[in-house]
Amino acid sequence: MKIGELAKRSGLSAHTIRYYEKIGLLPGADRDQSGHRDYDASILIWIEFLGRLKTTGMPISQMLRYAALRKLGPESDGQRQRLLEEHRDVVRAHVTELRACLEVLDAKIAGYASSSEKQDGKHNDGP
Amino acid sequence: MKIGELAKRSGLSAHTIRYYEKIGLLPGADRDQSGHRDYDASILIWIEFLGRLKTTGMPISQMLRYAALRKLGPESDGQRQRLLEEHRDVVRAHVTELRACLEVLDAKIAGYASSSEKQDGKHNDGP
DNA sequence: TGTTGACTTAGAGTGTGCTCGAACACCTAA
DNA sequence: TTAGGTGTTCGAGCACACTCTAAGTCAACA
Repeated sequence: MKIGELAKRSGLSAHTIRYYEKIGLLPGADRDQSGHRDYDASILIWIEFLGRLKTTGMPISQMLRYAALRKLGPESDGQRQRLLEEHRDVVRAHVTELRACLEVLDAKIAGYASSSEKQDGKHNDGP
Repeated sequence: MKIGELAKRSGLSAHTIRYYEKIGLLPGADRDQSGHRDYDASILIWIEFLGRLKTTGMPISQMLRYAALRKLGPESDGQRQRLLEEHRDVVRAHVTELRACLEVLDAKIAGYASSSEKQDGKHNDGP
């Protein structure tokens, strides 16, 4: 698969795929006879996993650490496990924070809703 | 309260407070006789709310829209309500996404844990 | 055979959200 | 009265994660 198709299938742009390769997030791709990158479909699994890490707010620097450990093979399993566990804890904490924020938002929205419903001219002076 | 104390109490830096004022996220502060900003404690409530919006990933551009509506007074209640409702939906969707990612992370971590526990030399070749 | 379209590289540019520096003003305590 | 601490403005600089440009190569098709 060439970079254009991988772009389509992964949702990343070809530019981004080259950028990820340049910084080490994606392994250097095989090349065909004309020097074009030629990808194996298995790269999609890795890209999808990177997407999960990205969605959960992991910075590229940390993804790079994970990618580097992966290159070391099974010896680095323990370190990778720890890295993911730490990240999971961060994500869990973030979800908890978001839920608290959602409650604040709900309350705020309810305030707007009730003041419009009652049409009592009560000002909503808070934030 | 001067900017330094507000910085301490809000958790923002004085630089950031001036920046927020410059872009319109904070109202222009009153000044004391020597031209220094002099804040009322009520600003802390607004800053805290901005923090919630920020935590939930709202871009500054959208916070500015909300801040601008707020300046219009109660006439804009409906628009502010809609803005917050839309944002709430985005945040809810994001939480759902994060929970799906957490499941993937958990599965991955469990994979590492089981392969180290069994010491079966089984490689973890996935992402 | 020429043109189209996808690819290549290196490097510059962009958007977001701060963060810092320089140079100066002002109050307070020693 | 002088030193320190806190404040002021304006503008530059930075970190992150892309995103785009320019100039060129290559294979396939009309």
